[in-house]
Amino acid sequence: MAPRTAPGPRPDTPPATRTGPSTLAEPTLAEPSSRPLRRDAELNLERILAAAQDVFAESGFDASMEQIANRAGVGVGTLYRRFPNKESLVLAIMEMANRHSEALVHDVLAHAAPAEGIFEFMRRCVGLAPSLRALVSRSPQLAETHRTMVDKLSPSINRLLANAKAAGSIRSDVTFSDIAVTLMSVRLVEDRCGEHGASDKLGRRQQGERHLQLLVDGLRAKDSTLPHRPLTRAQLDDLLVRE
Amino acid sequence: MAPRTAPGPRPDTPPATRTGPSTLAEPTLAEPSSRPLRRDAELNLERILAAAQDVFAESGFDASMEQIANRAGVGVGTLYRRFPNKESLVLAIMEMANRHSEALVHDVLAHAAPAEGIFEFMRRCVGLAPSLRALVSRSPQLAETHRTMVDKLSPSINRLLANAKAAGSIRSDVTFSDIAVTLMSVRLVEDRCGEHGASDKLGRRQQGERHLQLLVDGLRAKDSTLPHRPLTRAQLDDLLVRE
DNA sequence: CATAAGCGGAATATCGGGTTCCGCTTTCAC
DNA sequence: GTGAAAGCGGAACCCGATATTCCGCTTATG
Repeated sequence: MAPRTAPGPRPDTPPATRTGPSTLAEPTLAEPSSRPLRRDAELNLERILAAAQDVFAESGFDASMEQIANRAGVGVGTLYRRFPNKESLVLAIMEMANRHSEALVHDVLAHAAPAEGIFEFMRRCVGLAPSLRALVSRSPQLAETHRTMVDKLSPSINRLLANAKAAGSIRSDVTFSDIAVTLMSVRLVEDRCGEHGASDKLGRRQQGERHLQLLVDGLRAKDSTLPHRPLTRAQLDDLLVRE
Repeated sequence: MAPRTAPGPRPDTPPATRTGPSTLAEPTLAEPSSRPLRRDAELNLERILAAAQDVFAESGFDASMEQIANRAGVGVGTLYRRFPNKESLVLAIMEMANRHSEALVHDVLAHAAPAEGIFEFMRRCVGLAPSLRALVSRSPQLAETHRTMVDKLSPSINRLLANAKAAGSIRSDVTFSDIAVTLMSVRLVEDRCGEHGASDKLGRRQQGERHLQLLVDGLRAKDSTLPHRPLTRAQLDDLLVRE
C-alpha cells in the first residue's frame, strides 16, 4: 500500500548523510560535533523516538508520519527537522531496539542458569520492546541493517540454546530458527492483540505471555499453569475481527 | 492504507442484493433464477474464486483486484462482472472457507477419537485453507458475517475441547480462545512464511506444521520429533526481512 | 532584547488502486 | 450458419492517502 519510493517531491536527496566509506550509513541521529540541541528540542526528540517506537510497533511501517507526530504531541515539521525522511526515522528505531536486545542477551548469558537462559531470554525479549514487525521489509537499506543486526545477535542466542541442550532442558531438535519463529509468533499474537484502539493495554502483553507459556510448556503438559486469564468473549471478537 | 470506503465513483449501489429480511445478506453469487452462466464464464468464475482465495490468503485484504485478476488469468472487468465490488468478492471467499470449516468440525466430531479430536481438528484446520487473515476487518458487513460464522462453529469446537479434557489429553486451563489464538498464530507464521514471492511453496505449510507441533508438544517435551526440517539460513533471512 | 533554532500544520506532488466504460470476441439458440 | 446476447480485457478515471516541503510564528539563549 505505502508507495515503495517516496512520492512527494524529493528530487534526489540521499537518505542519510553517509560519512564512512563502507559498512552502514549512519542515520541522522549521531551528529557528532554540531552544537547540542536546545533543551525543548531535546525533549521533543525523545518524545518522537518513543512515539515512533510505539506507533511503528502497532501499525508497522505503514504508520504515517502524521500519526507519529500526533502521538508525540508535535507537528510533522518537527519530525522532518530531526529526520530527513521516514526511512531514517525507522532506522533510528531499529538501532535502538538492537541496542536493547544486545544488552539483554549479554545480561542473560552472564547471569542466568545455563538450563534456563534461553527461556528467560525469550520471556524478557518479548517483554522488552514491541516487535519491529513489518518495519524492515521496505527498503534494501533497512533490510541490510536488519540482517546485520541478526548476525550480531545470533551467536549469543545459539550459545544460550547450546547451554540449554547441554543441560537437557530443551528438546534437542530445536534450532535457532525455531526460536526465532517462536518469538515472532508471540509478537504477531501481541501485535494482533494490540492493534486497533480498543481493549489494548490489558490484553496485549498478557496474551503474548500466555501464548509464550503455551509454546514453552506445550498444550499437553499439565504441571504448570497458564499465566493471566484467557481472552474475554469481547476481546476475542475484537481480536478476530479487528475493526 | 486501503480506503475505508470504496473510493471510485460508486454512487450508492448496495453491496449485495439483499433478499431475505433478516440474518445475512447473500453475496452476488447465488443468483437463484437467472439463467446459467455461459460455459466459459463458469470456468472463469471458478478460476477467480481460486485465485482470490490464494491471493487474499497471501496478501490480506490489501491484495488488489488487478493482482487477483492476473492470478486468475482474466481481466479486471471480468471480476466486476461477477462481483459488484471488492467486498462482495471477499464475502464469497469467506463463505467458502466457512463451509469448509464446518464440514471439517463435523467430520472430526463424528470420526476422531475424543481424546485426539481437538488436535486433529487443529492440524486439519490449518491444512485446510490459507488463513483469511486480515480479510475481515474492513467493513462492518464483513465483520458481522465473520462473527456469525465463528458463533456457528464455536459450539462444536468447544465440544471437541470438552472431549479432550474429559479424556485428560489436554491441559485443563486451556480455553476456546487459546485454541483460536493458537490457530491464528500458526496461520500468521504460515502467512509470514508464504509472503513475498520467493521460497514460498516449500516452507509455508511445513513451517506452519512445525510450529503447530511445537505448540502441541511444547518446547520442553522430548518424546516426539518435530516434523520437517528447520528453515535454512536463507529462508530465515527471507522470513525475517521479507523483501 | 536580538537572533537563530525550533515549531506547527496547511499546501503540494504523487501514487496506488477500486471502479467504470467500451469496442471486440465467444457462446448459444434457432 | 448467423445474429444477438453475454462475456471479455484492460486502459482510463477518480479519489483518498501520505511523504515531504514551505514559511510565518514562537521560544530558548546569550
